[in-house]
Amino acid sequence: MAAVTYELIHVCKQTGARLGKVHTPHGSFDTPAFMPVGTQATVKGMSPDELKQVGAGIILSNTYHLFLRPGHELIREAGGLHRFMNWDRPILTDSGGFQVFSLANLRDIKEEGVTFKSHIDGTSYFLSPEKSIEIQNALGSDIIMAFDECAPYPCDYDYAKKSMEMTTRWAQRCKKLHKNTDKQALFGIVQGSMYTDLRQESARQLTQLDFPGYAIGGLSVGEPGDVMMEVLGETTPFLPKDKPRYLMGVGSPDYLIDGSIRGIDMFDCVHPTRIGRNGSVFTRDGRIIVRDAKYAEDLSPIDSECDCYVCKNFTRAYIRHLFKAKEMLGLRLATWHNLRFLLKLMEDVRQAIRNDSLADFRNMFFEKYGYDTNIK
RNA sequence: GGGAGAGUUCCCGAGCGGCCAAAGGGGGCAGACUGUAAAUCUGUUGCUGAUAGCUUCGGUGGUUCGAAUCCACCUUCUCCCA
Repeated sequence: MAAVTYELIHVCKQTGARLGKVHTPHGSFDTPAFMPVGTQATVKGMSPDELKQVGAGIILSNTYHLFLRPGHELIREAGGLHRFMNWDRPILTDSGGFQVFSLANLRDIKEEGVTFKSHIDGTSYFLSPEKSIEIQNALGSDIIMAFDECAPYPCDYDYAKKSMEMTTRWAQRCKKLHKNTDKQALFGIVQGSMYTDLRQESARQLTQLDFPGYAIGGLSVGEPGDVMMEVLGETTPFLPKDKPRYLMGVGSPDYLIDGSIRGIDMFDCVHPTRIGRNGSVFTRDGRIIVRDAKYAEDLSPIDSECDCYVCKNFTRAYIRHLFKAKEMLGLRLATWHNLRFLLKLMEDVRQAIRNDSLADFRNMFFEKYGYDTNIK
């Protein structure tokens, strides 16, 4: 029995977006889904109970970071990542592939694997497809990711092609080593930079390897939004319809909606938590920087239409005060609201798919938020 | 009463004749953030009709082509001796 299965419930007649459910050993979650990121076995600033309160159905964590600290063996001894961090819903772990990109100045890529210099103390560590799977097996996450190379942007065709082909070979090696497929599902990752033919070839090669789910990586790495959406639109049709599709690293409201329209089922992003910690919050009328002086005496909630704990109990003036005073509750409240905002957005997206009205919803949301509805 | 030292732009604090509207912090203001090296980073912070001009470095008056920087007096504060 496969660890993870995808149940397609409905396809939006207006847009083609998919309403579904992903079933895992730790329960199911509705898709399209947004997954909060908890790199170091914690979504920064949020307790597990609070994450449930905002409606998180699955969260992310990170192989590379947990490998460095506290070490996957400790987490294995603790009974796995779920027990270690006291989160009983699904967890997806990224393979460390993104760190190949984000720690570009601290690593060295070879066919065999990648040597990293720890950002903590400079020690050299080697991460390979096999090592990444070994670590993720120890962590016990429900969905584990193949170790890939997330190429930078811009990237010339030649490099993108070689990188994509190596990512496929790495995916093969991951698959070969990963045994407990009834407890953990291994997803492959489509690469190919912004080149449609490479993306399609990558999708074809990975589909042949028959993974229980497919991710699209290497997007949202600095390219213009319309380029990303174009690449996405030309990639998802080449992925199996009976498996979940995961767009990695994407999480602004417009991309969540437009990604759903292009057939994406899962998203993750540090955006809501990071901008929250840095003083920005989502509202249905657009993003605001709540620490700005103009909110000093604003006694209204962050978003008067929001149903979250923060908006029901605190004002912009108070949250701004917390930021100015460097009080940690400020970061928490902003993070809390931002997560609820995106998770509620996904609830609305799913409802709109069910009603075959996602295009209408998109127009309404974009207009109010201040996005250009004519784009795409 | 005698002696020593110090007063710098919102604050602290560098500067000790021209390259000074004045380092560096802090604070303020604004912006960025998209599989987290991020409670981080960047810009800005005397005034204006602004590739230039004007007014600032306790006060007043000098020296000098030129002073936050040198001199005189005044003033406030700190420390030491009585």
